[in-house]
This record gives sequence, structure tokens and C-alpha cells, in this order.
Amino acid sequence: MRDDERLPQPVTTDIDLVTLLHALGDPVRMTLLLSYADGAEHSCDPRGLGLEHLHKSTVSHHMRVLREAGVTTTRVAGRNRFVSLRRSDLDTRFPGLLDALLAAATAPAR
Amino acid sequence: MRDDERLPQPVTTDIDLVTLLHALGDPVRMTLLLSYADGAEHSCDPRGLGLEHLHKSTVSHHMRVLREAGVTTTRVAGRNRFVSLRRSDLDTRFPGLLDALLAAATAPAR
DNA sequence: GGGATTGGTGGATGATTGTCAAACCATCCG
DNA sequence: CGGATGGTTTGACAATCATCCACCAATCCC
Repeated sequence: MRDDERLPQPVTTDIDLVTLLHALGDPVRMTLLLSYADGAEHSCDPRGLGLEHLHKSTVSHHMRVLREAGVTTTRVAGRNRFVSLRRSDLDTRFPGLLDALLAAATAPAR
Repeated sequence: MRDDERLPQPVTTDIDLVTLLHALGDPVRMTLLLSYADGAEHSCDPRGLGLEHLHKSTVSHHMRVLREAGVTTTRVAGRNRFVSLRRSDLDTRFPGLLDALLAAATAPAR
């Protein structure tokens, strides 16, 4: 596969709210979202994310769901895939939503 | 059943983000949320909500999911149940999230 | 070239879920 | 009382989904 290619993902205007919420309504994918919240690119290696109990193909599946929902983008470079949050696209499509979600995910119970 | 009772629902501090997103990650329940966004109490009659194609027991099921996720509260009065959004509870638990969700649900694609 | 690395694919399986239908329950009213 | 009203419960069924496993594909490196 050629380098610096992007795995298939929806165009910003096609990101659907219900699909997005469905994608985030799973504990594993919420964990991934929080990892990606730092804005950096991440490899697909689930180690260090608290997902060591899951099979790698399971994690791969969850990553695909996030990408197809428009949450993340995946850049292919050699053997590696670099996953990162589509923060500006999400902010364009649903202003304020991502920030509110990330704040909620880290909020203390009250 | 006694009047003015509340159907079982989680305490505010127990509302779980992933559970909430899972509940809203369904088109029927998103439709219900938008109906409830006016802050008023609603009967369980799905007519006028664009859900006429669904069986009443199906709608009842979706209403239960929303209630158990902490999205709505249901007051029992005689034969009727009055469903309404737990706006202040949600604002307390996840500040800004509900507003962002409602804005996103009505946002034009861009 | 050949092994190691990184990650995805496809099938199988069990669990969850959305839907309908029918029965049920409590309440109101004539 | 007895029927109508508003809504829930239960069971059945199909579809979706999360997970694992075995295998595969591309790339990097010795």
C-alpha cells in the first residue's frame, strides 16, 4: 500500500450524530477516544491503554467503527497506521460537542 | 399504582456517560429526545412524533432505555405516564453536554 | 531472500438489541 | 359491574454486535 494514504472515512458533512453516539456508546471505544484526546497520532498497539485483555483484532474492529463514524482518521505509513482524532472536522460539524464529551468523560460524579 | 410516583431511574451521580451515549445512539431514541427537548411533559403516545410506524410496545421499550440511562423521568398519574427530560440533572452531571447534543441534532450539515 | 513486525480479514460464536404480537394490569367512566 | 383507555410485560425472532481465533498482507531489516 502506498504511503501517507488515508483509510476510508466519511466526509465531514456526512458525519451522522446518531452514528457517532452509537460509536461512542461502548466502553472500549470511549477508552480509545480518551487516548486520542491528546491530539497526537497513535499506533494501533493497544498496550498502555488498559485494553490488554482484548484480542488485537477486536481492538482493530473498534478502531474501524470509530473511523467509519468520523471520529478518527488513519494515516498509513509503511507498516504503521497512525490514528488521530478529527478534532477540527468534528468541531465544524458539531460545534462544542467534542469538548463537552471529553469534559463529561473526565468529570467527577456530582 | 399510587399517583405521582416516579418510575425507577438512576440517581444523578450514577448517570453513566457511556450508557447515556449508548441510549442516544439509536434513531428512535434520538427522535424522542428531540421531542422532549421542549422541556414539557409528554404522554407515551407516539403519535405526532413520526413514530407511527412502530408498535406501542416498541416505543415503550425505547422510553424505558432512556429513563434507565438517566435521560428522562416518568411521573405516574392515574392511567397516564408523563415523560420529561432531566435537563437540570444532566446539566449537573455533564455540564454543557445536553445543549451540545441538542444543537448537534438540529445543526445543518457543514 | 527470509524472518520479524504491524496490523487487518474472515469466519464462528454467544450476547445484546429492536421489533412485533398477544396478553396483561391499573384506571377511568358509563 | 363491564368496557374502554393508556401503557407495560413477556415471549419469539431476526439482526446486529463484541469477541476470539486462525490466517493473511504489507513492510522493514538482517
